[in-house]
Amino acid sequence: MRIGVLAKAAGVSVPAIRYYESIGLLTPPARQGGQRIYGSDDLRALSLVRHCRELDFSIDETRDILASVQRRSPCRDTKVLAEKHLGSIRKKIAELRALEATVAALVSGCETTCCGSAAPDCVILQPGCGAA
Amino acid sequence: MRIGVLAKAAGVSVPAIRYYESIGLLTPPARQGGQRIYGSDDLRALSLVRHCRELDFSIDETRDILASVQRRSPCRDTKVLAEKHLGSIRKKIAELRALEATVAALVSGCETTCCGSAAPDCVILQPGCGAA
DNA sequence: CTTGAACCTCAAGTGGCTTGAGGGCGTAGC
DNA sequence: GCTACGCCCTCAAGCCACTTGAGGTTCAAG
Repeated sequence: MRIGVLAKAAGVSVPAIRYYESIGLLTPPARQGGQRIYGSDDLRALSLVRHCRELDFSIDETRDILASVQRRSPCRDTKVLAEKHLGSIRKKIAELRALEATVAALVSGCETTCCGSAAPDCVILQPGCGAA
Repeated sequence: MRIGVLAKAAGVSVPAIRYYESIGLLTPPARQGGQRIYGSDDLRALSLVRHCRELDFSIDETRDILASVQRRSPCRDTKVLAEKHLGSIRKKIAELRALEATVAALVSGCETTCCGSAAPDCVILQPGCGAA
């Protein structure tokens, strides 16, 4: 199949496929008249890449996962990566929740303090209120 | 004061200050012998920039906030921006929580299904399990 | 034979800086 | 006066994971 067909089948953009090839994530396929021709193995690999990217693994992690699959020892390696990844997702959630609380407090502070009254400066802009 | 002093006072790196100037976020200060010399207004502006960045406003939003402050109508404009920002923070939290649930399910599925038994393929790698 | 879609490569843009190379300014000690 | 050192300067490239655009080629249909 040609690159457009592969792209639709895997749910990935055509430039993204060429990008993955350029960084060595996907192996370059055969060519016919200069055009890339892919097989079902390529579709499987690309689908796995898409799956990993949807789970928000980085390109490097995705590369490791592909390598594990090719070594036929995917499970243990992948679970370690997934657990580590889960940790960083949870860390980011915690950070964003702290940020959410800060900004929400500033907005409600603005409503009760400066927007509602004749206060001089908006609390949202006070330095030190919400240092992350 | 020179750039290094300003940087320490505001808690921002020296290259970041030069970057902010280069993109027109901060106005270029006077020079002495080619070196930038800042005053207390510059410190206030830069501190506000840092505050906005810590609240995770984008550079463009920060630019708008600075402009509002200079128009002396900061409060209403800023509250609107902050509310919008709060919405996007909450949206991102929701996305990350969905992702967390997906990855957590895959990890525990791996533990009970493939790592614990002699299953052929790791569930983490099954396409379609965790499409975002 | 021509049209048009799909393909090709290469370069630049996104955001928000950081890092590095290669050189200038200012002050203190000798 | 000279040197050493720290701070300053500009400009360019790097990070991530692509997207977008320009300009040209190949392929299938009419």
